[in-house]
Amino acid sequence: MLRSSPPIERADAARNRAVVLDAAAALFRQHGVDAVSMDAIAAAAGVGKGTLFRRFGDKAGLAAALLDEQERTLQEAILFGSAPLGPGKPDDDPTPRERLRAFVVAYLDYLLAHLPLVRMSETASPGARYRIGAYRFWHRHVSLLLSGRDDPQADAHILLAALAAEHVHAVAAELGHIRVRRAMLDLADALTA
Amino acid sequence: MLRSSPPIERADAARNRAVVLDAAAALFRQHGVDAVSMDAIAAAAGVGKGTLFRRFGDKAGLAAALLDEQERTLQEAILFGSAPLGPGKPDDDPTPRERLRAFVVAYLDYLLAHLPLVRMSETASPGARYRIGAYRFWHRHVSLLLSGRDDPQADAHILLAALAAEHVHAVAAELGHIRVRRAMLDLADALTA
DNA sequence: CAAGGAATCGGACTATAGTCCGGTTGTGCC
DNA sequence: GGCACAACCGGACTATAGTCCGATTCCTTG
Repeated sequence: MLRSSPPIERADAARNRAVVLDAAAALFRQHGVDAVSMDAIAAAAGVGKGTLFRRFGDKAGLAAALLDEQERTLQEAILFGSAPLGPGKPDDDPTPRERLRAFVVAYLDYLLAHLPLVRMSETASPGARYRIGAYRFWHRHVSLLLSGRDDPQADAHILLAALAAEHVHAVAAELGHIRVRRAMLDLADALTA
Repeated sequence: MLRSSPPIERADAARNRAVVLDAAAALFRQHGVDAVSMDAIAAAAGVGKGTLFRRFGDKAGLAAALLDEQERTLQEAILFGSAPLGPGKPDDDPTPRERLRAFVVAYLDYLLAHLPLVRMSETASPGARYRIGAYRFWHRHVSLLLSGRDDPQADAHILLAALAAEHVHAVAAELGHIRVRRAMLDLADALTA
């Protein structure tokens, strides 16, 4: 198979990336995300620390890389999937309120299923959450659904603030995720009144 | 002046606390909160690191101690001050909506005036924000104002999520604090509909 | 005022995130 | 197939948060 002139990634780099991600996933499963150091991951993967940080930037980047696949799945369901999460077909397009409610439920499912990892990707370095591309995606989507309001962008930020991993982690521990979900759905309704 | 039998704090401890807080405030003003290490503060104050961490727990605790006075001022204005921020007198008691709007404005003023310090106190260690007593105070106050809703506690957490230093920092940088304030007031109205 | 005990002090120590750069390895071109 | 160069590798290095415990200082009691 022919390759175009600038091959995206060298063979050894690709191999190492896979090895590192596997090792990190195994260690995280076994000991918990917070208890695993970058040194431990490098050692388990059989690579140097420099390799780790060059490929993934920092611990948040490593967590984001591990989440990448699941995140894309959700994003594609939003862009191209069936209603109410996706846009639906011409003859049964869901209302913004229905889509926003579906987004809240789907995002909370995703978040709660991978809470330690998402939390790490958002809090490892200050401001990490707002820099990564995923946040931009969620914000754009919610903004579009809120286009009937005075300031859809500001309102979207507010809704996403309540979906921050740190926040959901703390509040769900106190109230349980059922009350968190119900309150978020109330908010979605209030914003699409 | 006579002292009661267990004197709250030893003389040297009190002296050191004051010296440390002064040194920290000066260094923060001069170099910015993020650029000052705990070692530097200890050296400037002329005390050892152990003293710093024993008295203040961690960097978040030190930031919280520096904010303490301003925080208490705001809390007292809420509890005992005049309407609409405070409860007001029997003949002119403000509505919950008016009080919530006043709280949002007052809290944003406080937050924006001390953003780096509050941000440090909330993000230095994961979950720090939800452990400190101040959060409990704000949450209790907002919960009471939202007592007309299905789940005032959950709703109060949502409103406070949008007032997290990290979030306001990122969003205000993008949209400006005027739009942040307006959107927060809209939310306060929506929750007291 | 002296002594005993408890709270405090402080700096050496550990753990961990993230940086740097000389050496190595893979890739495209001749 | 070999060569030149860029990309990559890895471990030693730095910086910083936070811990620990022997030495010191303060307060109380007789």
